[in-house]
Amino acid sequence: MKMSGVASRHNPDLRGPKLTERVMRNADPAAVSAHERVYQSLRQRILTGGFLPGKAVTLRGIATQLGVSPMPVREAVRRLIAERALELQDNRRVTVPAMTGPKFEQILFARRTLEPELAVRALPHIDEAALATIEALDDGIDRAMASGDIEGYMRGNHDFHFTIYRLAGADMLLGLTESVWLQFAPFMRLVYGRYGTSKLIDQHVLAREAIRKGDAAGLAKAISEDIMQGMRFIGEDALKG
Amino acid sequence: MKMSGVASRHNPDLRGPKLTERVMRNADPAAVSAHERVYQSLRQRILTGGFLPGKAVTLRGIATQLGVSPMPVREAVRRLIAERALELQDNRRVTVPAMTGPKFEQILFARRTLEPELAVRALPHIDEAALATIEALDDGIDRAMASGDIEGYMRGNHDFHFTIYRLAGADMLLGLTESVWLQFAPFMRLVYGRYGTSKLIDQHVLAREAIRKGDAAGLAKAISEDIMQGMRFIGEDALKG
DNA sequence: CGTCCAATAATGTGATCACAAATTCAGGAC
DNA sequence: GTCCTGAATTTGTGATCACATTATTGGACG
Repeated sequence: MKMSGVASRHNPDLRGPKLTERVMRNADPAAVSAHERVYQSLRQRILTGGFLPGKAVTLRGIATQLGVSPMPVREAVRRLIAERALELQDNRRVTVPAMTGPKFEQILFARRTLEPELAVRALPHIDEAALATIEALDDGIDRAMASGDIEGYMRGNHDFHFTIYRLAGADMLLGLTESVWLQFAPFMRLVYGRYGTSKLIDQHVLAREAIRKGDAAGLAKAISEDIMQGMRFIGEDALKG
Repeated sequence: MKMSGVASRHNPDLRGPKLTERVMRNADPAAVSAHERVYQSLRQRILTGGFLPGKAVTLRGIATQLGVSPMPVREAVRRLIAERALELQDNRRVTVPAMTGPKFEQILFARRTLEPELAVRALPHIDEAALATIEALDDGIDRAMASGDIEGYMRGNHDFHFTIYRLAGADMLLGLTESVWLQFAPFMRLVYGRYGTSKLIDQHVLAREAIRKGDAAGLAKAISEDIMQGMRFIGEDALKG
C-alpha cells in the first residue's frame, strides 16, 4: 500500500528503469499541456452532465481515470472551481455544486442578458459556411432528441449556441457565458434524465430563420425565447424539487 | 546547488533538523490554506494596480516574495488565469493582460449590465449600518483623491461598489462582476498614474442619495453614470493610446 | 439489530525534485 | 557600437513524497 519510490506509473510509454531516466514529456511541438487536456476532458464531461451534482470528485480518482498524475488534475480542478463549475466545500471535498432557486434565477438573468447580445454581435459574421455548420448542428440536435440521447442533445445544444456566439469576436463576454453554462449544465442533465428529451421543442428554427434574413432583433428574440423555454422546462424542478 | 533533501526553506518557523520531522502546517483551526492567502494577496495587488500590464509574473518570484513554496502560487495563479485577471501566453509566461479597444468595450457593456442590477437588488438590504459603512468608504475615496493616493482611491472605489453589490445576495452575478473588475483594474491604474486623480469627480454622491431615498431607478442610473464617467476617463486612452 | 469508537484508508495540501523550453548573458566577429 | 551564438540561468510543468485531516470500516457492546 505504500508504494514508495517507484518510477512513474502514469505515463504509459515509460520504459527507462532508473528513476529519473526517462520522464518522456511529449516532444510534439504542437502538444498541449496535460492539465489542459484534463481541463478539457472534465469540462466536456460537466457540460454534458457527466457528473452528478453533489457527488464528490477526487483528484486521485480523476488522475487514475485519465492516466496522469494528480498534479495536472489539481490545476484543472482549481481552474474549474474558479469558473464555478466545481465547488470546494469546507471539508475540502470537491463537488459539482447543486442548483438552488436564487442561483437558477441569476443564471437566467445572466443568460438573457449576455446571449442575445452575443448572437446579435455575431450576426454580421455568419457567412454561408458558418450557417451550414449551424444548421447541421441543429439537425444533429433533432436526431439526438428523437432518440433520447441526452448527452448528444446537450453537446449539440452547447455547440449550436457557441458556434454562433464565438463569431461575435467578443472573447470577454464569451468567457462569462461559458462560465454560466458550466453552472447549469449538470442540473439540466439531472432534469432531462428524469423526464427525458421528448417534451423538448426545437426553438432553434426561429433563430435559423432570423440569421438567414439578417434580422438582428429577430435573432435576439429567438435566442431569448430559446433560453426561456429551455430554462422554464428545467426551472420547474429548480425551485420546487 | 543541488540542495537535495533539505527541510523546507519556506516556512519560517521550521526548526526540526530531520527531513520529515516537522512540516509545521498551521495548526490554527481557523487557518486558511496557503494558496488562498496567496490568491487574496495577488488579487488585491491586481485590483489596486500593483502589476503592470504586460510585465511577466514568475511563480518562483511571487513564492519568494510571499515566503511560500511555488506550489500554492501555482494554484493561485491558475485561478486568476481562469478569472482572466492573468494571462498565460504561448511562451508559458504569465502576465497581466494588456487592454485592447474591443475588450474595453465589452467590459463596459458587462459593467453597465451587471452592476446597476446588483445595486438595485442590494437596495432593500442596505440598512443604516451598511449605509454608514458605504458613506465612510466614499469619504475615504475623497481623501485619497485629494491627496493623489491612487492605490487608496482604487481600493476604496472597489470596496464602495462591492459592499453595495454584496448585499444583493446574488453570488453568481457577483462572481461575474468580480472577474470583470480584475480585468480592467490594472489598466485603470496605468491611466491614473499618467494623469493623476485630480480630474476625477466623485459620482457616488448621487448613489448615496438614491440609497437614502430608496430610489431604485435613481440608484441604477447613478451607478450607470459612475461607470460611464470613470470608464470614459480611462477609455480615452484605451482606444487611442 | 442498532450505536459507538478505534483503527484503517483515502484525500487535499504543500514541498521538493527533475526536466524541457525559454530567457538571459558573455564574448567574439564585424 | 551592433549583431550573432553558444553557455548558463530561469521558468513552467509534471511527478512524487510527506502529512494533517476527513471518511470509512469493523467489531464490541448494548
